[in-house]
Amino acid sequence: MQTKGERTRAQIIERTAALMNRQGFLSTSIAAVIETTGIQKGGLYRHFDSRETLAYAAMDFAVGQIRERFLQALQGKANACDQLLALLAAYGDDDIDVPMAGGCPIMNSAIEADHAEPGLRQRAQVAMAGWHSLLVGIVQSGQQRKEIAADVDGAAFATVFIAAIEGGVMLTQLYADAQYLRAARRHLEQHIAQHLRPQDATKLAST
Amino acid sequence: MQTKGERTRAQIIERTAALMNRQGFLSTSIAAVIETTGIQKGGLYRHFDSRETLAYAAMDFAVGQIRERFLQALQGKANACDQLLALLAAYGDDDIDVPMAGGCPIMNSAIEADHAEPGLRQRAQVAMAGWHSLLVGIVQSGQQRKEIAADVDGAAFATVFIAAIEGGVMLTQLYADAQYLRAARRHLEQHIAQHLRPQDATKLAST
Amino acid sequence: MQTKGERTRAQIIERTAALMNRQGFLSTSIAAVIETTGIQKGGLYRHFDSRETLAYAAMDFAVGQIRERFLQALQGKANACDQLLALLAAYGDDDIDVPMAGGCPIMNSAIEADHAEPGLRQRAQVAMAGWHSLLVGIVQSGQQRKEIAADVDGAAFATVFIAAIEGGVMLTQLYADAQYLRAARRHLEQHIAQHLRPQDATKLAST
Amino acid sequence: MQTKGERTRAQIIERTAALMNRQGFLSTSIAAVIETTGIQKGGLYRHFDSRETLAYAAMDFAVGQIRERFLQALQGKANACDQLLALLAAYGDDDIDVPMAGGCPIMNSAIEADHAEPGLRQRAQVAMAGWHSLLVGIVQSGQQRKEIAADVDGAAFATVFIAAIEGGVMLTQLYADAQYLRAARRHLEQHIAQHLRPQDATKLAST
DNA sequence: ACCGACGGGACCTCCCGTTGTT
DNA sequence: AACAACGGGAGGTCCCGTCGGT
Repeated sequence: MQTKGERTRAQIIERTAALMNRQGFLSTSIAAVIETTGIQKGGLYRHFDSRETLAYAAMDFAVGQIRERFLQALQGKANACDQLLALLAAYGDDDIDVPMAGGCPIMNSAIEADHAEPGLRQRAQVAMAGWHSLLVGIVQSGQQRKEIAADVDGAAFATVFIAAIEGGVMLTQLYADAQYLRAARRHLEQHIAQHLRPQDATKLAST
Repeated sequence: MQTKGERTRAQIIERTAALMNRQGFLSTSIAAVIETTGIQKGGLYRHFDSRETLAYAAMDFAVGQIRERFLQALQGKANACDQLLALLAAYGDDDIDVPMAGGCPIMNSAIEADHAEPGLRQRAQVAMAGWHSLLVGIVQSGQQRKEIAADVDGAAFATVFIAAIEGGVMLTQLYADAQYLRAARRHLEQHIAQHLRPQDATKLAST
Repeated sequence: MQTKGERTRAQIIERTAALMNRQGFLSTSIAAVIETTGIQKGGLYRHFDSRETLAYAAMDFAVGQIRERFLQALQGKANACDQLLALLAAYGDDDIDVPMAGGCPIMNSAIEADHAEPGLRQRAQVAMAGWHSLLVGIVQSGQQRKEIAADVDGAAFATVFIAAIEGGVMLTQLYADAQYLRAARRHLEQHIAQHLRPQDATKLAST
Repeated sequence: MQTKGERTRAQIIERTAALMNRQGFLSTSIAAVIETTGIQKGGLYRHFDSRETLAYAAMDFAVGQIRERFLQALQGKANACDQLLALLAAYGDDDIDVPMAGGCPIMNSAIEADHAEPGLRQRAQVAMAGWHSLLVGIVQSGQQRKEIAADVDGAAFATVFIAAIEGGVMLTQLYADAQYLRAARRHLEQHIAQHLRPQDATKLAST
């Protein structure tokens, strides 16, 4: 059972996360939060010690949202390559159907926190590391199951995967045009098909 | 001959560009500009009508710096693939030897301007379009000279190129570790070697 | 029942009206308002969106104060000439006993707003029109009741009435000497007695 | 012979006087003076020690302009009443044909200087005293020449004269409508005809 | 004699966080 | 638990006056 306060707190975080992912986690003003949540200052400060605290909670929530989406995408996929493709498919084809309005919260906070904001930056590092190690884990498990070629560098692939996706998200945000993210997805899909699957070699050998 | 004011203005822009690329083009305070440039408010407002004006000038300067670096990298390269590789090589192997401290100004401003900052956003769009069309032009010229396979989609390749590089820059900024950008570079280098050069087909055919 | 905020707001307006009527409605600084009201910036901007908004509220209050004084002076006066004389008497004989310190707020704002301040100027026009039409109404009602000669031009008389009073107020302010306003009052009193009352003609005729 | 500097100085004063009479002698910014005169700050401060000094010079010039106009109006008028009527006629019937754009500089500065600006206020007092004593002198000379009734209070009449005119100027400025000043003029003209000329009594007596 | 460049201060506005109130 | 009221401070802009150049 949830108390009234807890429900209010959850609502504040949810709405603020979307707001701050667009306007910046540390640069969004309290006035904007008030306007968005409909809750006055006194109420906000009852739930959060400071604006920074709220920003961190919102950041954590946003990251959790995306992780949730990724984990759901992985449901029922046994093969490593299928898992990777499922993660790519989690980014919809339309610019509306994206995990979170305002782009990737990890990239956003990474760039916002670039100038000496230790708290936010550390959270971005942790979140990004989680994503990276998720990918590395998929590749390594796939290699153990012979679904992925043994000579693939899991860490390097994870980096390329993230980099291309994040870059594509950024371009799609910049032009409000889904084609850029789509091109990055296609590229990764082809790369997975041609350079990760060990079958290619088998096929060639069998010929 | 340059007047004293023009020299001062150029210095302000140069130092402010580096500062704002780290702290944000629109979120950097005047106080920070004063501290960095050593010029007081009165002097600054003689050269720029507003902080926004200065921010745009700094943004333009930063973009120009990078373009300059790219154009220099292209000097003496006749082959399309060599040109693409030279652009990749323009990003140094060390995190110190980068085109601009604070990451790519276009990506930074793209993300910063995401929340309704039409001026900055438009500049980011224009700058990014310039980069994109530069890549498309290289690919198309290469295709005319048979240096690049005819079936390569120039626009899609340019998008992947930019996305991977920008994503790699972001990761390298986030962790202050050049390996991420390096991984993205290597990936693109291999992709160019394996999927852009038309020789691949020849080799297979000759086998 | 009045909330605390409403009481504070009323106090701010009351004290600021007197201050601004002396220092200018638009040229009075916020610092001066703070000093006079004892309320800090944060508190002021809770009640008023901007200094301009406060200035207009103060102007309206000052005008209302004077109208109040006029309406009280008219209480119990049935005859038109008595009403006009009562209005004149509302301006005390001493320079202390004046409707508002700093002179007439309508004239002050009229002159201050002369140089393209549409908001203040419009308020001055409206307030002055109210005063003018009050006088015209008194004259016309008096003419209907045969208390004032039918050939008197009400609008012209109202203009002269206001002009002489305002000029007298200005001179009294300039020299801090009540004699100037007194001279204007005497002049109007005599003019009313000699040129407005219809009895004059009757008396002469009856002689 | 005038040096170049003296000519520049005269031009600055002339243009600034008109500007300041509209925008305020002390509240007009140097930037506005620069824009109006076309002379840069360095040039201005070569001729005037401070903005205040320039303001005083402009004020003196404006007052001098008006006095000049009055003295010209008096040319050739021997009779006191004619002189008074000539002064009234100096205020044109159109709102364009006024002694100075922006209203009477004396009244303007009187109201602007109300809040503790000793320098400007004193100048307004002196200028106004000059005008007042001019009127008193005309009345007294007229009384000596039997052109004006001996029982007229010269000082009181001068006050009423000035008050009505200034009030009329203010109203005409406020509404940009010459009718108000015209009504004040008519009133004074009738007052002069009916209450200043001694012939009235003579005529009545002779009847 | 005039212009251009700069320092420093005043001003308005916004914003954060605390405290009293309901 | 939430709101209303307020203090204090920071940020951006304007503006005055001085000084070096020309």
